[in-house]
Formats: sequence, structure tokens, C-alpha cells
Amino acid sequence: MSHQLPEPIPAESPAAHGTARALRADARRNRERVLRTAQQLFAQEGLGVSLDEIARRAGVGPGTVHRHFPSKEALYLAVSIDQLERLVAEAAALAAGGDPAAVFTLLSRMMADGAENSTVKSALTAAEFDLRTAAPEVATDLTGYVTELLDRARTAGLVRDDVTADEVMALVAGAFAAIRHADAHADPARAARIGGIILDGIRPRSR
Amino acid sequence: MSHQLPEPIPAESPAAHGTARALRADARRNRERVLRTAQQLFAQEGLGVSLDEIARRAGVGPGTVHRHFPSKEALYLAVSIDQLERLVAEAAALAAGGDPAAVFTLLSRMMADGAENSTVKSALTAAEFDLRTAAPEVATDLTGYVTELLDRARTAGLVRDDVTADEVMALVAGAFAAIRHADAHADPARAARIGGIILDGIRPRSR
Amino acid sequence: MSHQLPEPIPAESPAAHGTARALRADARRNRERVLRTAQQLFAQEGLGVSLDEIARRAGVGPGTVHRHFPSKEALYLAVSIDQLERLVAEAAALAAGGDPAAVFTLLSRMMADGAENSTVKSALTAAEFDLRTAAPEVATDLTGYVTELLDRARTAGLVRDDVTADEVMALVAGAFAAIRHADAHADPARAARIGGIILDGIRPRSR
Amino acid sequence: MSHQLPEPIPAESPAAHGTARALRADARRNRERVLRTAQQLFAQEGLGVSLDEIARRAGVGPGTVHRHFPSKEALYLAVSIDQLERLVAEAAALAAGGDPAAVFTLLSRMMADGAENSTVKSALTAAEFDLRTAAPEVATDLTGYVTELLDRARTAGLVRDDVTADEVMALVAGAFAAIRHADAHADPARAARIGGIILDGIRPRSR
DNA sequence: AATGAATGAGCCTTCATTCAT
DNA sequence: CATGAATGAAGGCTCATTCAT
Repeated sequence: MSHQLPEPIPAESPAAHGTARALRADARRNRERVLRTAQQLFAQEGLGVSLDEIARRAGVGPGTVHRHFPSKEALYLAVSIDQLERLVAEAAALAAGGDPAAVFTLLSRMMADGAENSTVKSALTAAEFDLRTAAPEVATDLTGYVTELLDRARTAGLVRDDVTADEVMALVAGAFAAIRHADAHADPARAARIGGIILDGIRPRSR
Repeated sequence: MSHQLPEPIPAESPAAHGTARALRADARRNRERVLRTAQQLFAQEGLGVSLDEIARRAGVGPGTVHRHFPSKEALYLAVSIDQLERLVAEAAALAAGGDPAAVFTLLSRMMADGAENSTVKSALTAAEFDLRTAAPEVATDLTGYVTELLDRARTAGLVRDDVTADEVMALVAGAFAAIRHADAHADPARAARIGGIILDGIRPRSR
Repeated sequence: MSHQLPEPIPAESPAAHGTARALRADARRNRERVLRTAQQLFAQEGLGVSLDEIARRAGVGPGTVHRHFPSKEALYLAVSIDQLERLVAEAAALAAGGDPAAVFTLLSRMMADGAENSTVKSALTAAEFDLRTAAPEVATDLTGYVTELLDRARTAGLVRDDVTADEVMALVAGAFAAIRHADAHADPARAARIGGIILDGIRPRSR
Repeated sequence: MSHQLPEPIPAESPAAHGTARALRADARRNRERVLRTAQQLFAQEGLGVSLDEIARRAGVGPGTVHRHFPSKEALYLAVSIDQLERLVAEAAALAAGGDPAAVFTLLSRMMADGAENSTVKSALTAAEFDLRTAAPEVATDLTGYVTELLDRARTAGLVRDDVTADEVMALVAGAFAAIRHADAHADPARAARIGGIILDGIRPRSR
């Protein structure tokens, strides 16, 4: 939402004839294609994939990739932000509902996402490029929702008193890594068990 | 005969103290230096660091790195194995003692190591190069000790019945990632808290 | 549609003359330049020349060489095949004519080529990389024509009965080496004399 | 003979005690070993072989190779000269006999040598390093004998009037290449046939 | 005099980025 | 705006040569 692309104010556009509009639609389609392709390839092969490969698979020239994403880092961040935004949308929906255990739903969902698509993991882990610096708002948005849901669960006695939202986020990143390490990508039951153990860790020690 | 150590007229030698007996020691020192430098740089910057950079920082030529470690993978594996071997040694010591809670000690130690030096994490995660293939014995040894200590703890009722050694190892890898994600490398207390939450997850739900 | 040639408003185009239609022509020119430079340098210095040197002398970057010829072997083969194809064309033309002595014309021509440009020699010698494997058709074509012309000459009593096409080819390679060894590259008369001696060897002992 | 190694005048040697003599014998044995190994490897693999490989196979350290042959070129030239010297010896023996056809014997022998051991070929071809510059005397010696034997054969009407010793040498180099090209190294009969054709070329056209 | 570790220039190749068309 | 050719700075690795022992 607050992260729209830098768009040259379509209303005021000096060239409002048909062809320009068509091109812009094309451009957007290309951008989308590159983004999607990059997401897949980053997920499958890691950050090592070359931009040429991404361009080839997206069916565009390398120059086109560059026009939309001026550097590899920019593309990587765009992919990450894209994924985060989806999570934020889910978090918002859960926050709108009244379930006190919604944090667990959200966290499970995050873990599952990460298990399937390790780019989310990378996105959150932000190991190589700094997502928090580049797109502070989305990250903040997500943390905000997690905080809200966490507080709600705490009030209901469903999570330990001493655990913070930051730590919970870190644990999600940890769950990704754990699932990945156990090669449990493809075994949802096993991935769920590992994620479950970590979630159990944030539950209160029962009396 | 012709291969005797070339002793430059021992009587007249200007430096007759112990330090003179180097050479092969020098080679070993270089190897050690490269290994240590690589450990640091891999930990700090990831596998992306160039061998030339490692050589430069170790104060040797690129060829020297190559002499000791004929490929980047070989160097990486050497670093990983080196670290694993230390863990195995610790695990052995703990197994020799009788503490039923020794798993927790070992796991805490592993997590702390990983927090300080994410190469251990990489070593365990073995994402890029396959450690399990290259040095199966060390990895097996470690798993063996973990299994032993885990069983002992289970017998004492200190861990859940349903958790396996593989999962525990995966959780350690997850803890590394979580600690790293929380930027808690440098904050031992925080790292300990995060690690603690994960360890709590493998404890039995108390009665 | 979206992939049409981007014609920058043809009506207003400042340069509407023929010369503007380059680009792909540029690429082809570069390819040609690299090929020619490689031919020369391989001929002068052997396969030892570095690709960087070839690039430098062709006035392009090393990457450009790589784009057109993905490996040194590929470049070498391209050079060789290029030369062979010219020979095959000549052989075809000679085969089309009716001269029973055409073999000698062809062989002389091959020797002269080799004298000027020892890459042909390398191409035929195929010492380092295997041309016969990589481009079997061209090599086969050439041998085919030689066989045909040789048979024709034999029928006319112009060559010994016992000499085969393979041996003739080998002798051509030998002539290259002989001419090269005598430093007769630049002295056509001398090169011709040496080549002539070898050709005389395949003529029947007269009676 | 005139090409003996630079030997520090044994008679005047300041250190004439036993150990020095023993060591010198060792050194000579090493030199011989390296030379022989280099000969083999150059012949089998070409100039591409590394000095380390030569050292390893000769059972000495790389430093030892360097002590005897200060550069790769020096080693290569030493190998070549060594081979040439053997040819010169043979040529001298043939010149001492009275056979007018001795040139053919010598040339056949040279071709056979080259077929078996392409270093001789390289030595004569002197493609990469310039043998004629580095060791003019041996080359001159050989050419001298060839000239002598050639003249004698010419007088006896066994060779064409117009062929020179230089050309004959070049043809020998050509024969090496031809034999090599025909893959006839291992097929002496075939190699002989190819060599024979070339020799026939220098015979007078029979009346 | 031999050893073999160290050096470092250079090789082939890759790839993010720029730019002419 | 898209294209894709060109660029050129690394990267990993090799190897002739030097040098401490």
C-alpha cells in the first residue's frame, strides 16, 4: 500500500494517446514476469542465479530487468518486499478476527510458507542484503501485527510472559532453517512437527 | 645420505636457540593461519568471500591457499570439519560424565558456538557443499553422541518422548538462524534466551 | 507486437540513411574480427595465446570473445572449421571441372594456404582438440573430394597406385610443417619447391 | 662434444675431498633423471607438462629441476640438444662409411626417431623456443653431415640435382608431421610408407 | 646440493552493469 | 521502452620461479 512503485503520475502524463498506455501495460506485465521468475529462481537456487538467467526465463532481455530493477540487490529486495506484503495482508486479516490463538495460526503459516519457499526465509533472515534498512515500513507493519496478536495471546494466557515479538520473528526464521536443515521441505508432517516444537517453546510452562 | 637436514655449520650458527627449527613448522603455521582466516571470513561474510581475499588477510599468496586446500570447497570443508571435531570432543566429554541433563549443556554450547561463529551453523546446515557426504564420520559421530545423550535425558524424563536426534540437530541449526536473525550475536543474554525457548520446546509438557 | 523493432518515430528520425541499420551487423563484425584475430594469432603463436590477448588485439573485451565463442576450444574449432570450409569449397569447384590433374592443383593450394597460415595445418593436424570429432562433416567432405580427385588422377596414370587419400592428407600436413620449418612462409618460390618435392613423391615412378 | 655442460673445471676444483665427489655423482644422476623424464613427458604430452610433474616423476623436488635447468626453456633446449647430439653421432658414423645411399639411411632413421618420439620433431621444428639460436653448433654439425651425405648421393645420381640440405631437413620435419597426422606412430609399416613417399620425392625423376 | 613451500602473474571464465540501436 | 551486445572487474585455479631451511 504505502509501497507503490514510482509511477510518473498517470493522470498528468503528457502522452495520453493509446500507444503509450499499451506500452505501459506491457511494461507492467514484464515487471511482474521478472518479479515472479526471480522469486522462483531465488527460492530454488539461491542468490547465486545470474540476472541473465532470470531474464532468459522471464522471456525478456537483460536490459529490461535492469530497467525495472536497477541492481541485483534492488530485485532481491523487491522480491522480498512482495512476499512480506502478502504476510502483512494475512496478519491484518487475522488481527481483524477475534481469535486469541491467532498468533499461532500466523506463525504456522509463516513457517509453512518458508518451508515451501525459502525466499521468504531469506527475505526475513535478510542475510545478504539489508531488508530492514531498505523497506523499513513493511517490516514494521508485520512486526506491528505480530506484536498485537502476541499481546492478545498473552492476555489469554497462551504464551509466555517473557517473549517479545522480535524474538518470535527470530524464531520463525529459525524454524525455516531447522526445517530446511532437516530436509523437511517436502515432508509437511515433519515440517509441522519441527515448527510445532518451536511454537511449544513460546507457550507458557503449564502449571 | 644426501637427504640429511642441511645444517649450516652448527658451531658457527648465529642463532642456535630453539626458534631456528622451523620450515615444516612454517608450513603448518601457514595452513593454520589460512584455516583460521577462512573461518573468520566465512563466518562474517559467508561463502561469498574470495580466496584471494582470504589469502591477502592471512598474509600469504593465493597459491599457498591452494597448496593447502586445493579448492574452495576443500577449504570450506576443512573449516567445517575442524569445528565439528571440536563439538564432537565436547560431546564425548559430556557423554563420559553422568549428568542426565547433559544434552542441554551440549545443545546450549552448540548454540553459543553458532551465535559466535556462524560457520558452525553453515557447517551443520551444509547448504552449499555437502558435509555429510565429504566427512560422514564426524557428522555421524556427533549425531551418535547427541542420540546417546538424548536417550539418557529421555529416560530421566527430561525431554519429550517424540523428539528425535535429527530433529534436535535441526533445531540447533534453527537456533543459529534465529539468533543471527535477532542480531543477538553480540548479546549473549539475548542469544541464551532465544536458545532457551527452543530448548524448552523439546522438554516434556509438564504435568 | 511488443517485440517489434523499436523504430524511433521514423518520420522525425534525424538519420534516415542506410548506414543506420547496424547493431546486429556490429555483432557480426565483432565476431568476424575476433575470428580473424584468433586465426592470425593461433597461426603466429600457436594455441598458447591467451584469450585476453586475442580480445585485446581484436579491440574487444574478454567477455565479447566469450559471448561469441564460449570456450577456447570453441574458438579454435570455429577458426579451423572456417578454414576447412574454404578448402572444401575449392575442392568442390575443382571436382566440378574435368582436369585429371586437379588433385595437384588442390594439394598445391592447400600447401600454399598452410604456408601462409599455419592454422590450417593445425586444423588438419588437429593435435590438441579433436576436429574430427567436433566437425566430422567438414572433414569428411574434404576427404571425400580428395578421394574423388585422387581416383581420377590415378585412372589417368598421374599418381602412384599405392597411395591413399589419408596418406595424401597426411602429406599435406607434412608439407605445412616442412615449409614452416624451412621458414619458407614468406618465400613462395621456396615453399612451392618444397611442396613440389612432396607432390613428386606421389607421382608414379615414371616409365 | 663441443657442447659439454658448464663444469667448474674438475681438475682445479678447490674441494677435492671424497664427499664432494660423491655429491657431484648424485647431482649428475639427478640431472640425467630429470633430462630423461622430461624427454619422455615432452614427447608424450607436449610442452604443456608442468615442471612440477616432471620433478615428481623424476623423483626429485622442483627446486632440483631448477638448479640444473634454470628455466623451462633451458630444460627444453637441453632435451632437444641431447637428441640432436645422438643424431649427429649417427650421421658421423654414416659419413665415415662409404655408402653413397647413406643419406637415405640417415633420413629414414631420423624419421623413425621422430615417429617414435615427437620431441625430436619439436626439437627440429623448434616451433616454440628457438633451437637454432640457442645451440647453433649442434644444428650446424647435423646440417654439415647431411650436406656431406647429400652431396655424395647426388654425385652417385641418387638424388635430384636441385634439392638442398636445408630442404631435406625441412622434409624430415614434414615427415614427422605427416606420420603424426596419420596417427601412424604405432604402425611402423605405415610410417615407413609415408616416409618413403617423401624420400621418393627427392630421388631423381627416372629417365 | 636438495627440498618443497611460497610466491604471484596470468589463464579461462562468469556476470552485473552499461549502452548503442 | 525493449533489446541484447559489449564491457571489464573479479573469481577460482595453475604453474614457472624463488627462497628459506
